[in-house]
Amino acid sequence: MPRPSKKEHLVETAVKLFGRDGFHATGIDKILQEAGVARMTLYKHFRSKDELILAALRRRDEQFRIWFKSAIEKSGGTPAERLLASFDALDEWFAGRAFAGVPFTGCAFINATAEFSEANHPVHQLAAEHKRLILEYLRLLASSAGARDSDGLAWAISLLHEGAIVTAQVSSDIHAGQGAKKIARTVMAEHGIEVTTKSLANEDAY
Amino acid sequence: MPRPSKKEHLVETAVKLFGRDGFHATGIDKILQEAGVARMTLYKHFRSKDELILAALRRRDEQFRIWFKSAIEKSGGTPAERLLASFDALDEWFAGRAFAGVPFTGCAFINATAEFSEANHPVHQLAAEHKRLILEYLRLLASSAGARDSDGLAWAISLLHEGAIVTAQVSSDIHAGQGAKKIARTVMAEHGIEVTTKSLANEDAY
DNA sequence: TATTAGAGACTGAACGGTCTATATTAATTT
DNA sequence: AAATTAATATAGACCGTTCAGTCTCTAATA
Repeated sequence: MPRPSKKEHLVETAVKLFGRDGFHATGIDKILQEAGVARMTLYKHFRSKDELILAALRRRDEQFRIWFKSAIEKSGGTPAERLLASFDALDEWFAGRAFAGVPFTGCAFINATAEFSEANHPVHQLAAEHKRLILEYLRLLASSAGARDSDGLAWAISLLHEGAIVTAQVSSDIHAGQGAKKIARTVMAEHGIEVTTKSLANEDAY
Repeated sequence: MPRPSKKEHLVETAVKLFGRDGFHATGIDKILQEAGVARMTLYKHFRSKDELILAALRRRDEQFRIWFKSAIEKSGGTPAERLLASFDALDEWFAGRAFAGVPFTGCAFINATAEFSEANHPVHQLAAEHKRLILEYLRLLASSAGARDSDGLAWAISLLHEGAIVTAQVSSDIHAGQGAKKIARTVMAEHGIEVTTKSLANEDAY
């Protein structure tokens, strides 16, 4: 059991290659070669390619949610401002500044459902769970921001996220997050949350 | 050259299988078998699998845009109402009622960019073009609806579409369109377009 | 009779997955 | 502490299958 765990490195490499080239187009051999790991090492840790895919997506879920939350929280504003800051985080991601040296290739979980369309496939379900976890976080922010209908607001913000991600991906629009942010501001106002552009206001939202 | 063109049937079958199982996961053999067509017939009409993919996506683009526009226009309202009706059309699609007997498996073009992430790959570019064409149509509606910033409104509606599509796909949310529609109403109001729920109003938008 | 279209065998490469032989490590025994 | 044994991780050859794509031979049409 070497210190820089081979298993970990394998999963990390899988995340990168699956993200870049897709799941079906990425062969076991390519991952093995890129990771500098032997075949049996993979099958010692994973039953099949599908299980490696699942492991890679679990790793990605963890990695992404940690980054996303920290990117939002380092903005340091009120919960309402953080909801808006989430769109700035997206643009950082789109520009390739979120995950060191790894260009933006869309959301791994949206991409996963594209390749595994059956809703009860484990991969598809994992993707749905990832989105659910993010929605939960947004719900917390919306609630803290004092939204009347925090479920509805969180759902709306989430939908705007998805829209921005897909627009950035398909149409190479690096600034889709800023466009979505403007819409988010309008939606938040509708939910009784006004955020002035340069604000220290809304302190009563706490 | 038989009357029910083999080439046409091949492309139609490809659209179906690529849509259901993805591009890389769908082998030539499966398409051939499903279409009841011989190998050489395919390579008589297409240089490679990639060209069949492109042909299938072109067919899908045509098919989808025709359906989408007609679904919107048969709602028969004002341009502003049609912008909103687009979300009802999406929900019809999500529920599997748009394309006879073919269950919803997400947008073929979003799915395509998931498998072909390189922005200058012909498949990716075709997907971008498809989105551009839909955006153009929305721009026309937004303009007819009397939007102050028709470009901005069309872009926002498009982003809401993408968000609804992805939410329906990943989270099996058949009613994502209705949620997006509510947001659209708010955004339209912000653009100076009010549409009452049961309206024959806004006739001056013409 | 000339031309074209179709069926199926065939190709080399790549697929996911297995097997075995060899290092490497850890534990046990002197 | 050293030597030996036991256990495990690794490398790379190997398996049958499937991949995209080609070739040839036959059947149908003009």
